[in-house]
Amino acid sequence: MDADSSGAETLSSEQYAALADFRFRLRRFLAFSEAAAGRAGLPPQQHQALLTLAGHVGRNPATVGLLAEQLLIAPHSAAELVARMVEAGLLSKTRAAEDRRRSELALTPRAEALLRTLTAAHLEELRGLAPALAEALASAAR
Amino acid sequence: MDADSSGAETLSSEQYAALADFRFRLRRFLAFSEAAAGRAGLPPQQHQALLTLAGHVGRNPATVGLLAEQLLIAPHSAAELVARMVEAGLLSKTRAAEDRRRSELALTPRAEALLRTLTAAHLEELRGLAPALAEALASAAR
DNA sequence: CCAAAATATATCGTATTACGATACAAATAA
DNA sequence: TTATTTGTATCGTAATACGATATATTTTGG
Repeated sequence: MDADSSGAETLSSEQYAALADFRFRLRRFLAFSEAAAGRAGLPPQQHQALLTLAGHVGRNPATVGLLAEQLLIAPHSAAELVARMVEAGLLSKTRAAEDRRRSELALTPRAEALLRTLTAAHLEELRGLAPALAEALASAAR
Repeated sequence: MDADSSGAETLSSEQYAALADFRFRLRRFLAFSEAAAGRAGLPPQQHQALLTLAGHVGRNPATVGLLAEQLLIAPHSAAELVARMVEAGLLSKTRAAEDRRRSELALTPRAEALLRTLTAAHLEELRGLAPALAEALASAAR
């Protein structure tokens, strides 16, 4: 059997360092994102919700359940998030005609404007970070 | 002046979709990570703290301040995190001889074992996710 | 060298937010 | 139709980083 079939894998300190570096860069990107959202007056998760809805491509309109699926949160957590966002004037919620359990979600004009600015800033930031981030990823996954 | 110097940038729905896709993949990796840490009995932030300390390469030992810097949290939040981890038997904390304000941190054997397993799982997962993640990144940053 | 400033860590109350447990309504299956 | 599944919603709770603040130690300016 292998030297390493015991579950006690041998890892070099370079491997720890590579993974730590990748996570650090990820953290910095996420921190940039949260700060940018914050400057726009949005909690990070609300920003992600807007991006998810705007980036949703299917023919059928977005719902609370879709948001839960994409944000990896429980449906009832998505319902709470949506409630906060409707309250804040970022989303409109309409009962779907053909299935009245569903709530169809749409960005308000204000949300669209906020997201446009935020997304532009994110794409620009990503263009700057992408090379190093990709390198760190490749290095860790090597 | 340009068509786009107003601050109201024009963004295609493909751009929103690309950024949303990148964030979704990031989210899934982070969810994997949190779940793996959870199975090992670690809150995600404690896992990141261990990885940061293990991945720290400098000659000088790691301190609370270093952890704050790398985790992008306030020093006093790092102090709280470290207190919880010492309490949980994951870290040892020693007053530095040459500067008695500093606390030098070290993983306990138990923490080292947990981190070894977690890191191996993460590196393997990353190897699987890296191609699609890199592609999504490139696509968004394009 | 000494007072003042800077650095490193620590404590406590608070706010945010996702979750568990639970509920109800609407649609679909048996 | 009754039972089950699906979609959304409510409420109390837990976890954790923060703000404000504090203490100890080291460094610096005069």
